[in-house]
Amino acid sequence: MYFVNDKEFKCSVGVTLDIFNDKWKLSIIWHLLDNDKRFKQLHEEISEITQKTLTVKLRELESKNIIHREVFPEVPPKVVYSLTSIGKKLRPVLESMFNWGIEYVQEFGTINGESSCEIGSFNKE
Amino acid sequence: MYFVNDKEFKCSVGVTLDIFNDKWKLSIIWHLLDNDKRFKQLHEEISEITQKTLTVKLRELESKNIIHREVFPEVPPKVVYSLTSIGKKLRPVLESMFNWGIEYVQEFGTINGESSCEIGSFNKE
DNA sequence: TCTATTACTTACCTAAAGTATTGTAAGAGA
DNA sequence: TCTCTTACAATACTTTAGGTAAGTAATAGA
Repeated sequence: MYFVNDKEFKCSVGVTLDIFNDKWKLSIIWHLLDNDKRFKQLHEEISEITQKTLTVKLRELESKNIIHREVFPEVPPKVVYSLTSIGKKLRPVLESMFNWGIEYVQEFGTINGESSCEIGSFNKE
Repeated sequence: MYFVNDKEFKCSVGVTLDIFNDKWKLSIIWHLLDNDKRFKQLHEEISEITQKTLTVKLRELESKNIIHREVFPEVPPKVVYSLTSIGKKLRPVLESMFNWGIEYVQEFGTINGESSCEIGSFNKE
């Protein structure tokens, strides 16, 4: 039996699924894998997310120790988000999702030209 | 660029995240990894999900060719759900989530006795 | 003075998910 | 004959996650 913040889990996969039980958190992690990013960069790269939801989700990830938030006291404001050490360990999760996506498209979708992304290659730890 | 059912994706990870963008689908996959299951079994094992939501999510997964639904014309009724070949290929995704969960608990949670689950060992393909 | 910049906050609204209850077929047992 | 069972489907209602749109602070530059 596992306990995380008063919640009880029979299985470690439940711990992970409970954290990433929403629409956006894993996308945010994916975009932080290759580089630390400012709020605006993340918002541009994950263009479909709204500002409000991005703010909420970043705070949730911070409170769960998965990302780190650094504020630079400048004007205009500058806030940089980065993965913590446990956050960086999510790389295999995203990598396997990346690979599965390719297989799924090969069977049920179509590919048109080059894909404009790759598995981030920095911060490998 | 990838296309799946009229949707456009820059990256294969987006394809995966778009399918599993809710609270329950990956849990269902997890419980189907070791064995095919009947509706009632799934409902008992994923006890927090409601009947209605389980029905809806199973239909969504079926329509995306990730699970297969087989109806046996018996009384009382019997319906068995199983992973398709692309569904079975989600194993590495769940395995990496399983492993990450253990690491997360080691850092930010507590472990009490034995965990009552393990990575399913059947149907490996 | 006016506009641009960044990282938010606030108020309101909509859609997805959850709760609760009822209905169905068809055989088994009382 | 009547009730119980399984595996759902269907309906109505409530809750919550996420979306829309506007506002704010503080400074730099035109």
